[in-house]
Amino acid sequence: MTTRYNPQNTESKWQNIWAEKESFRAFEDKSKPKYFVMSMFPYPSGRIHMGHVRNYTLSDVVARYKRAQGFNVMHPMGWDAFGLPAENAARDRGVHPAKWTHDNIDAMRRELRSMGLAIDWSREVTTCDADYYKHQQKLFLDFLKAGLIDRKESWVNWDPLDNTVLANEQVIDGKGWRSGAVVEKRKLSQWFLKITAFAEELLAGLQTLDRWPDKVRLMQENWIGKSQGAKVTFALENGQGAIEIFTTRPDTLFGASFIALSPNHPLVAELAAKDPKLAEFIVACNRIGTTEAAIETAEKMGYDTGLKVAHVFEGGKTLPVYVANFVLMEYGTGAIFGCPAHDQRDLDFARKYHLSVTPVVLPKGADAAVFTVGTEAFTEEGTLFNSSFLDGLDVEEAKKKAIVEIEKRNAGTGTVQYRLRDWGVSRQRYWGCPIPVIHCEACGAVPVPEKDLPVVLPEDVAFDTPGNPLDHHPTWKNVACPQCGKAARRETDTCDTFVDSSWYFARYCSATDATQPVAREAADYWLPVDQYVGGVEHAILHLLYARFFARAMKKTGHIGVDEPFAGLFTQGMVCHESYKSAEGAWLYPETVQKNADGTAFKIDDKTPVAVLRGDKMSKSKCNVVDPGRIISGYGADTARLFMLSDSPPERDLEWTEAGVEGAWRYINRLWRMAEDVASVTPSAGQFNEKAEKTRRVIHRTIAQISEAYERFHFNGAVAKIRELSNALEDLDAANPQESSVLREGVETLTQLIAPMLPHIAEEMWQTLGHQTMLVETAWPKADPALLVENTVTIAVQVNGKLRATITLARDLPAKEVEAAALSDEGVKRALDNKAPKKVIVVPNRIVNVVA
RNA sequence: GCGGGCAUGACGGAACUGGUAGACGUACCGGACUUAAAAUCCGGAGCCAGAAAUGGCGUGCCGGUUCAAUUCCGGCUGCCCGCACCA
Repeated sequence: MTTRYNPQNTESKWQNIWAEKESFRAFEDKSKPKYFVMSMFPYPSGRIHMGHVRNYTLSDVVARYKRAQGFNVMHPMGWDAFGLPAENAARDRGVHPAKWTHDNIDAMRRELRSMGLAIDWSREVTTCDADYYKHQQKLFLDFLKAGLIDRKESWVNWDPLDNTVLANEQVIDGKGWRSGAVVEKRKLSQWFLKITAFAEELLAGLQTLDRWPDKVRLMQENWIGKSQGAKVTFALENGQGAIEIFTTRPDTLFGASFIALSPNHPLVAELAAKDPKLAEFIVACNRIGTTEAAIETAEKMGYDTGLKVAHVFEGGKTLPVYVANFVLMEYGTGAIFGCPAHDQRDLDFARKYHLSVTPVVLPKGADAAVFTVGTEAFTEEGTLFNSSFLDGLDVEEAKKKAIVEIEKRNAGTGTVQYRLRDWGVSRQRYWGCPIPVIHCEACGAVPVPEKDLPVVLPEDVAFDTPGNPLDHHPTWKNVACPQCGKAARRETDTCDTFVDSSWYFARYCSATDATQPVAREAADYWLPVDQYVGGVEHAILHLLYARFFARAMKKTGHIGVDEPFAGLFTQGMVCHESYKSAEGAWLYPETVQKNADGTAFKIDDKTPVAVLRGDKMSKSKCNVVDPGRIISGYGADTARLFMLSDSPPERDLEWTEAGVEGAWRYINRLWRMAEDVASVTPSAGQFNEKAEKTRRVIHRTIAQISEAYERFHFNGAVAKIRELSNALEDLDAANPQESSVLREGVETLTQLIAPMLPHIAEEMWQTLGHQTMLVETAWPKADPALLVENTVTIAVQVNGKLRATITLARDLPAKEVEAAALSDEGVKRALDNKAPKKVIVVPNRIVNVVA
């Protein structure tokens, strides 16, 4: 009678129907509350991986659930399609980047469609297409006009392998985030997006993001790195100018024993011109890499310039001026004053160069007469001493007073400093969005007139010579200056690909508008994104850039919101155990078979295999499972169910074959239930006790599942769903007192699983005799009357230890509950005839007898 | 070094604002069906003792608050993540 569930046929059937009916097409409809949910769009590598499956399953559950709840949902998808791999493919295999990328997109789109995602494909964006980057160029021009873009010469991170500049955020442990090559320092002219102009706003805005993980907000806060301090100017003793330093500890000025300049400080360059030894020292400093290891081991190196400055507070006192390798030009003013007694790094430096160490902050309870600093600087709270007018103040008071005194002497000012630096976006690559600027000898950097947009990438490029193919192109860069008409040269740098992904969320709102980046009315309707789902690895880079873009786009009138993403969810990674052969080679899971005891062997030659604990799926360890294989074997619903059931979505998930099998078994169980119940004719009338109880379970489950979906507790939702299945299977379809509850239960179950398992739910719904599609059906409502139990099970403890459970009517007076508890045999035994000293009754929950 | 997080059966994990620890699943054990296997169905199980009733112990370790602690506080240990010469 029952037929075997065929996921391949069923899934493609419903995917086709949804596509034909454009079920997930979103329109602006002001009569309904909107809900904009999106996942981080993928780089089109050509194949989806399990991380994608997890990410898109999560946003899809939200999209489908919100839709059923009556929201007007937009759930779009796109492609982060610019980037170096396409150029590498062009170089290695002779395919043009555009072709390579579009072929990959086509393949990945097919795979994503097989997942059954409720996506509005009419809003698909592809960042490498001119119909996308044209608008990005417009944004660039608008930002330029608004003063949000700068061109400046600066020290940059140079990736020698990818031959390009990297942003600070893209340097991980001193290496390129993509190539892994050790990054060098170079001085180049670059375009910068002035993200620092919004430093304070980006920091303050974090407070409003109450639906973001605290962890991500904290990471951004630290990255922006606000410090309160002072800029202080020390006059050079020779009368030839002054040195401005930044400090967060103006309270310790009386403990100053030296000034240290960055090797890249302008004054140092000046001095080096006349001092070959200093020039040599600078070269030595810049040679040391920026890797963790290099910094860790690099010794504090200083070079005494022989210059002296006058102390701002103490007349007659002078401080020597050093050049020190640990002072960064990029932070503050590139110059510091050293107070060795209260800063470990300054202390190390002072000891090495035999400079004075004067403590000015006295630890609580220490004796001023004998307190000295040895090898460890004192960096904690205390009371100021040896500090003239600051004596007796605590650190906070002294900071304030010192700033007042500095300002009074016109020697500086209180100031706020951010660690955040402007975002260098110039990349010396071909496969990126061309920067719409023309360099003219006479007019300088001239923006490309809007009528000439887009600046399109030339197609005939060669990738065989290292460096920037646009630079090598014979004609593309030669244009007339838009201002004076003389021969000029196009900007040959392209944008960092993080620019592309910084505004795609807004483009989705009016994805096909050819005239402007964003149609304001559409943006005002859809933005901000209500729920964004993606990996934590973008906690700083992408998410900070997008927040900057939102502000810049607001300032230039493109959108009306500051914060792009009202809600953020960061999912965990997908892991798998890895296998190593006796020879030490990594093995793919499908070539390995496991024994019952956890050991494993190679399927082909039966040799033993070492099983290593789960780690992030990666091709290099071969511990990957191809989603395509799982979907074509078990169906997308099985893959989705397993993704959701075993671990909370924010945590890492261990992919196991056994887990998938379990999910598959449950899919089949659901199918059998639907088929069995479809033939049951429900009879109206009396419910027996079991049926009555099950009805309560059904309605309680509706409430629980709804809450679980709201809170991203998808693993909990799966557990509750399975509990409901277990309860329903206890009912007897042949018993007229139970059959209609059974039917109600299976129908409700079908609706509840739909956001997670859309294909089988739709098929079950049809099998149960419904004419309309489940995707068009409203979310079930729990009957409040059935959510309240009339009896409760109360735990009875004696001295905090559970001794009995008693079942009583709900909301019984405390006296009666107490009496019932004390008359229980188990409680009596535990009391051992002793009189209770005190009885605590928590209504409908617990009784604790203190003996 | 600085900042943050986590620690629960064999395993993944559950437990709302302190109130019956171990839901749900995986693996395992026993049984039914089958010529047999798979699938399916029924049952078992935190650990220790006991035939059982039952008792003791138990949420990384030590201590505290409380009638009551996986949950709150203090101190350790271990693992994970972010930042890192940021003045």
